Amino acid sequence: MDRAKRGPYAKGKARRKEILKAALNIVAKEGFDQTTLSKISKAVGISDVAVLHYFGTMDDLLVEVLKQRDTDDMAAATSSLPDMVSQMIQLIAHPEQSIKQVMQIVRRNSQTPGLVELYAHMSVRASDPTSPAYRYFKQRGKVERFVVGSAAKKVIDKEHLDTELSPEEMARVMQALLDGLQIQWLIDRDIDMADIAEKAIKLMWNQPQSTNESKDTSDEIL
Amino acid sequence: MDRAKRGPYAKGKARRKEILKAALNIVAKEGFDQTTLSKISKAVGISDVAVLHYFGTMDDLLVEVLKQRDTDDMAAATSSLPDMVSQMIQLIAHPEQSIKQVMQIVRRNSQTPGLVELYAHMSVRASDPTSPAYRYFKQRGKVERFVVGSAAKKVIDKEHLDTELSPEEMARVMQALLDGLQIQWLIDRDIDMADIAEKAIKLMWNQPQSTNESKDTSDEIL
DNA sequence: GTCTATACCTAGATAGAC
DNA sequence: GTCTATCTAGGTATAGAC
Repeated sequence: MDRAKRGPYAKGKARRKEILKAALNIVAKEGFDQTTLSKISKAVGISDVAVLHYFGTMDDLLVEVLKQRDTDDMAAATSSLPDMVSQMIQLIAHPEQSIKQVMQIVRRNSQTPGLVELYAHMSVRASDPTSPAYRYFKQRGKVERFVVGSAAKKVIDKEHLDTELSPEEMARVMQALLDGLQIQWLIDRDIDMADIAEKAIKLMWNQPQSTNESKDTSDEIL
Repeated sequence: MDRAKRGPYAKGKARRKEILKAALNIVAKEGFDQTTLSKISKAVGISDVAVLHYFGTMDDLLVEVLKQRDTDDMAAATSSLPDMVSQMIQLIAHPEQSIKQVMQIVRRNSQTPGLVELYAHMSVRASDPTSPAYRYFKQRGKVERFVVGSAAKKVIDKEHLDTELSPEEMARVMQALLDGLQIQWLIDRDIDMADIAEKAIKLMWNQPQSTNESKDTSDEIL
């Protein structure tokens, strides 16, 4: 039975990376609308078909670009920590830091509007359950709700937060807020997404408690 | 000088309405992805070019569909009030009602996922300042922030809300929340957008005040 | 060195806006 | 009908496991 799969050759692996990099650069520099398969192919110096050989469809390629950005974001936000798992443990243990890191990522992302455009377009394409975007956002949403939800749970307990929102729902609210503000920012580049988001979270999480007459400011989340 | 603009003939006006209705129906019944210019043309029994004669481009037509939905939503939400201006005055005077009405619209919209898909797609296309979607969302955003912002201002004053968010920013937060939840709902039809949104708003607006020891429940916004 | 999965191509089908 | 975009059909050349 020598018909076993051989896997990509070294050359192929390098090409894949090269294509991904080219695609990310084009999206970042020229924006979503200006990004076409042919442009990417030409940037790499191969045919459209060759690109599709590696990624299947254009949308699959674009989703891989998003995954690449996630990796880059993570790396930039938590450069000190060695691996994904340690990062998650860290985030769950210190909710206030996880929020700060998310804000840092938001600020970082506003340096590359093209990639935010890509994210926005794909998030909407994800409404088609047969799309690669659907699989990506379904998975990404689960992970995000787990991480942010854990942080939210900590805050709810610690601050005795008076809310009917479950931690999972709280995480949904956070994500909705950020995604919605990103769309507004793409239309109105003047607004400061991270600033508005921070103030909104503060309003939700740093509630003055009716039971406490005075409050230690070091308790504040942000 | 008989070259003055004559405006559309009665027949043309009727056609325009017919096209709009057909487009809205197809989007509503078949979803955004399944909506093509040809399908709309065929439904009306005319050519693609004839449709474009009335609307210029496909995107212009789709924006008109969104405007139509806004009109329908408004009519359904405030059927008792005669005109748009009275409605706005009413909304600004009674912020708690304006929130309830928005929630009612959200619930109503979840009956037609296709139109929510259209809204989501167009809101992302609006990142291109040359698109018809850009003009629509820019304008819509302004109106919405004026109305919701006025309601927010009332709440901030009445509840002595301790926030750094301006009424306008508060309105942005509301819109972001709703838009973001809509995207999540398109991916996960199981979630109850309106319910989560209501709870989040409650958390922001019905803060127990540290200065008031007891609180009259009739003061609650929701 | 043989063999076959992998890399990449040319041509053209298809579909949608206009 | 024309243009632009993605994607399929079906091929040749080559890398690299054995």
